[in-house]
Amino acid sequence: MCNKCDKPKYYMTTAIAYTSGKPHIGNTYEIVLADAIARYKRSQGYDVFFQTGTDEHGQKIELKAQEAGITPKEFVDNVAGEIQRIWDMMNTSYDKFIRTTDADHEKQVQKIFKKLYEQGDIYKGSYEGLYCTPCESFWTESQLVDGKCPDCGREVKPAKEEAYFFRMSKYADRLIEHINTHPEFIQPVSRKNEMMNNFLLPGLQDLCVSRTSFTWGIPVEFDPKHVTYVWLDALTNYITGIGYDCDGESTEQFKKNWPADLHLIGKDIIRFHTIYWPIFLMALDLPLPKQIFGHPWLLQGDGKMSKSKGNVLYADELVDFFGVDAVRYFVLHEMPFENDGVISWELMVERMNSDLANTLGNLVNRTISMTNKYFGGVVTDKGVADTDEERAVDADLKAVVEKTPKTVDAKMDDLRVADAITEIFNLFKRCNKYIDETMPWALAKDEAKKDRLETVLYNLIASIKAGAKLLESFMPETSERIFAQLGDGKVTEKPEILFARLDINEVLKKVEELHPPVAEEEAADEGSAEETVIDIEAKPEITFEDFGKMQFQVGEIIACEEVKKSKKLLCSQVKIGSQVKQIVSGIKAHYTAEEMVGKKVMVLVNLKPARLAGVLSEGMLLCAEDADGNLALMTPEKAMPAGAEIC
RNA sequence: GGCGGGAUAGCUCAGUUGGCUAGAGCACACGGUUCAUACCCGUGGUGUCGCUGGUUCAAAUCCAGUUCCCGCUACCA
Repeated sequence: MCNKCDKPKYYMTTAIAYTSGKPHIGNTYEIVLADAIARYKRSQGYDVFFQTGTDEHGQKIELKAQEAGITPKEFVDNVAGEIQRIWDMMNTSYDKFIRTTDADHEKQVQKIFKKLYEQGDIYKGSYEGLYCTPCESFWTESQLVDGKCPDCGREVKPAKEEAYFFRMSKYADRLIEHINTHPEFIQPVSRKNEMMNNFLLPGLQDLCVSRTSFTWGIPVEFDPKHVTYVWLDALTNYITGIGYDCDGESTEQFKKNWPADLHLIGKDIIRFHTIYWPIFLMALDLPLPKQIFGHPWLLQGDGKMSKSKGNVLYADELVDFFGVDAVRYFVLHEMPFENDGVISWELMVERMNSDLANTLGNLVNRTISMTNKYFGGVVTDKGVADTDEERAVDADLKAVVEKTPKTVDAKMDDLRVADAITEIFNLFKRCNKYIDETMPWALAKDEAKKDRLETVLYNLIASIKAGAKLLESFMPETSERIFAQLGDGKVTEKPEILFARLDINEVLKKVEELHPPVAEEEAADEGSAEETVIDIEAKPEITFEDFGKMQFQVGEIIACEEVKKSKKLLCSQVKIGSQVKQIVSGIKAHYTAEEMVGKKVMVLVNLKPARLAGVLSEGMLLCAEDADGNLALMTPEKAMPAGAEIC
């Protein structure tokens, strides 16, 4: 509760966008969804604080800046500016845009890190736990068998690469208890089971919270070769942004707003927000946020986005075609509560035409037109309804107008934003029906019905205004335009078209001009060459001797079958020289067993055999992997016999 | 492999604690209307409610089994 204005406070956040590049339509969806909720809560009288921002540290950004020949700070300044520009273009009403490079945030993260270290929640350990030298493998404690390597049973010892870890298990029981006693904490509820069954109940592993492999991050104050790794840096924005101080000097704003009422995030980062974040807060002795909603995604209609199809969608491009409010309407309306939504040019045009142009735009237009034609633009409430029938239609219209705010309220309370919008459009549809029921053009022919006609138009305008009022949170500009056109006492003489109907073929034609389809291979080349450069975690340097230990050869796959009981594994018989090895690979999602046969591939031959899903594997097929996890087998560029050495 | 969710009209989906002839929107067809952005309003259809069995006076709804799809997770040598 705000002590100055006695409105209940409502603190909500979006995830902070990573500044490695231009935000995609999914990020844009999130900010629009958050904005609709924020505006709605404000309209209900809540004292809303709505925070969004950018996550600006990490190795990827460090490398991208290096490529661009600028400093990381310059790089993130550019991208953060671009993100903010798009947020503003979408007319979102955030109160604070936090950047993780903000000085006060950085300072506070350092203090938090130190405090957690001093109280024993963070400890210095080694990355990926324990190392088995002969197996060249890292293991976590939970993976060990009798404290020894699960593969070979030999001793393991701590690896060289040091890092700081957060002791998650200490707080796990409290978190389980909290989740069980607060069913509204994780939304949608189906996600709660996933977190419980996959992470909490089997036992939490400690989380690595520092890195030494790059420098673009917040240094650990007492051990500056380490920088804070993403989650402790990023998640804490929710408290530092409103003035948290772990020495007890938090601002009034923090005291008023924390705990957050809602963290709105994508379903991909639910784990971090429902497990690690609450545990960090427990360690800081702060109350937990009231609700975390992991929204689904907007996906491309006809399969994945691809340059070759020319169907990639960007928020600003959509806005160029349809306007801000139409795009807001689309993303809010098309996104169900629990499942992924679909977006495509065709669907956009369909919604634009049937809902925005036909139902709403035309309604406003015809109403204004009649008001001008029959009454010179001015109508007052004559309160005339002579027959039972007239009284019945008026009453029914009124009932819908009065009921809609309540149903919208109920939907919004459950964060069912798409359903809330549908309710508002049902009101507009009811208005269209009212026109047909009352037939103003017929009333206009009878001078004796003049007052009834005026009453009808008055009711209509009042109802549309009621709908426009409700629309304010979702389509603020449209709401304003409707009010401006309906006026206060006199409607406008020349109504502007609110939403123009579009021809799908013309739109598609323009889209094609904008994004000429490119051949599949060209697109792939382009993609790998400039757009999707991939940076991976740097491994320690090895000697030539280390390299010499590995035996690579060309292998020919002579047979291949699926490994039953596994979703990802294929088992291949690979001819290497005169011998045949059995190799299991996790590539079922990318190659069928049939297409594997006959391929010549690069094989790591002298890898210690292991059992995968119970099947013996005597080597490794080498693949390249892109950012989406797509795999491509490495094959010789010219014909080579099976067994040829790769060196 | 573990856990969870889903399968309903051509398409996208609603169907609350089992109960009136199983619904909405879109699309399609026909009819009405002309104030309006060729718009609006009305009417209409086939659904073995994934499959099989069970409980019940009554099952889309509950139970068991089964097939397929999806999510998270593990295996990815």
